[in-house]
Amino acid sequence: MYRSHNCGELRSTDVDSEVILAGWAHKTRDKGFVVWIDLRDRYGLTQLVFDEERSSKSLLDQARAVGREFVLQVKGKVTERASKNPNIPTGDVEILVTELQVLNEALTPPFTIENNTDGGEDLRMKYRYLDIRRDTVKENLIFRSKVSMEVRKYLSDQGFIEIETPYLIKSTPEGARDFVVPSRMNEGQFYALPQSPQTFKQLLMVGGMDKYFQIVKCFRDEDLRADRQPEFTQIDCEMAFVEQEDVLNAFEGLTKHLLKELKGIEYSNFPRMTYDEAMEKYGNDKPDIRFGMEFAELNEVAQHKDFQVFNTAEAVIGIAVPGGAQYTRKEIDKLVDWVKRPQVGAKGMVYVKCNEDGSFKSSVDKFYDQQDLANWAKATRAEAGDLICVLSGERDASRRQLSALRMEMADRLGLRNPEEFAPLWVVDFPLLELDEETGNYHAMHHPFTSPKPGQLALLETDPRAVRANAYDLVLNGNEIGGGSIRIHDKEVQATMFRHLGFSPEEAKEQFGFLMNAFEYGAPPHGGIAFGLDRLVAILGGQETIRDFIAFPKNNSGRDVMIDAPSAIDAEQLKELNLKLDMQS
RNA sequence: GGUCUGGUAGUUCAGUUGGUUAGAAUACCUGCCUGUCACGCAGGGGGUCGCGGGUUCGAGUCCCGUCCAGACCGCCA
Repeated sequence: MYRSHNCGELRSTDVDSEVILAGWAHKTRDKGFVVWIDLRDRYGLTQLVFDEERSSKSLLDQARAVGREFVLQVKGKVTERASKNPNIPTGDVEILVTELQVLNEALTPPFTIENNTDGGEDLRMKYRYLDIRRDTVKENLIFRSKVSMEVRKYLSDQGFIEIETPYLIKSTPEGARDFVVPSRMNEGQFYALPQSPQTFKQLLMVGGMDKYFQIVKCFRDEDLRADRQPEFTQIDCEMAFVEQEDVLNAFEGLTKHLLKELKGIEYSNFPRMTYDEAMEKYGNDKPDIRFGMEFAELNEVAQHKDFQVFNTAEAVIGIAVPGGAQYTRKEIDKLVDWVKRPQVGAKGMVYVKCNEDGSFKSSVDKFYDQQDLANWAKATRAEAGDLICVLSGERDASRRQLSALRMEMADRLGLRNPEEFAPLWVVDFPLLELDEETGNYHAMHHPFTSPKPGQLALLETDPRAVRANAYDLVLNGNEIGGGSIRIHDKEVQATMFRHLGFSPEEAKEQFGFLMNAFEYGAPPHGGIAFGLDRLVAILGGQETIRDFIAFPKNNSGRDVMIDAPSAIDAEQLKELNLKLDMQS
């Protein structure tokens, strides 16, 4: 037997018990006459004690030779501490060790195994197995497991069945880049790893499995971000014989269950907002509604004066930043520089200070009198002490820029409390999106998304105006889930493919299997997929998903621990009938 | 593909207008310490300043290139 107890469970009620513990030597404190070792495992810390009175000389020497992170097994007696430590659950007791065995020695770790480690990101990733010993990462992984378990519990109780779909599938040009896998048995041909199990879950609906879910890895070969990994996990769900309302209710239920079980927060109904409204009020299809600063379009009150910048702009949009009037000229100049950075891309910013005495001081006083500025204040709902920030130009671009400013100001003002949760359904997304480069339309969600009832004809005349039965669940400014009611009619699906620029032959070549299935009685169906990594990180109150993934990739898509990706040897290439062309 | 920031001791960082032998904290090693728990005290070892080139009497510091890391834009149906 390696252990009778774990390192987190012994209390003063266990005093005098003979126990066996095993774990890692977290820290040694050698006080001369007495040596303490904190023994650590997943469950906690327990203090081991060796002293000159009660321990043999050889045992004491043995204890002194223990280095950080040695793996130890000890036998001993639980004793009451002479001086207790109220900071840890096991702080009332310690183990008077009678036998110490070093199960394994360890090199000195390159960083400290503590909550506030001295290790940088890079190093922690290289030695991720040491990083995982730290409470913070460990707790995140345990939290993730709890979320997964609650998802399975809830959906299973609701009659959903978890079904695995294949990872080696067919590459399609729509959407993100595929990761591809060469097939040895099929010379010159490749599998693709799924970007999502989308078509398979639809085929499961045709197969009659009317409530499906799967916690599943998905793969996209695109550039990474703090909240984006090349392989990530989705909670993928699909239901048959449902309308949008049914899907929203079902998964609002799941989200409420998670918020209740994991955060102890009970929610009434989630608010809903159309895509158009979200863009108008927040310039963003995933607005963070934990705080205000809603947009106000100022065209009416700001145009037709002598300020040409505004007069020639498609849109003039402002927000009121709470308490911003006290910013100095220098601070505001820095803000203007911030919005002019290439990442934001505004050409400039007009501001209005709403002074406490009711007067206004703006950067465009030359063109606007106090009454004009009062109108701006009214439109943006600015109060005395606020700073109105106004951007102008092409409408979509201005909205995007002002949205970035809104988020930045909220961050600076501390309005994004990670322990506050503001869910929001965004509905009625556009069906299609224009690709600026090619001039082609592509599906905003995916090509299987159905248009709103009665809008099919509009597809011919004004494709951009068509709205879809598509919805996102937004939490604190993050898209945590998205889905749609799918097309189940083969004629409609064929029309969609045509508008997406697929010839009938191409559509058949790439999605023939789905079109065929639709010939055999496809039920009306729809679903949703949640990004588990992101959901877990947000529920855990953090922005970056990497510490909720046991072995994440770095910014360049590399696993620095195992050093992947890597070259493969000539023999493997030959077997796969592949030749590398590294010229370019 | 692009923008920005960074790379100096095992680690996290400081390093002034270019100027003597590159510092701090922590970790590590040695010794001391009668109750520690961020233990304390004394001492010690530890540096290709990412790499390559250039400017200069002299480069951690300035310039060019390059690699690596991070954040973001593009991209992510």
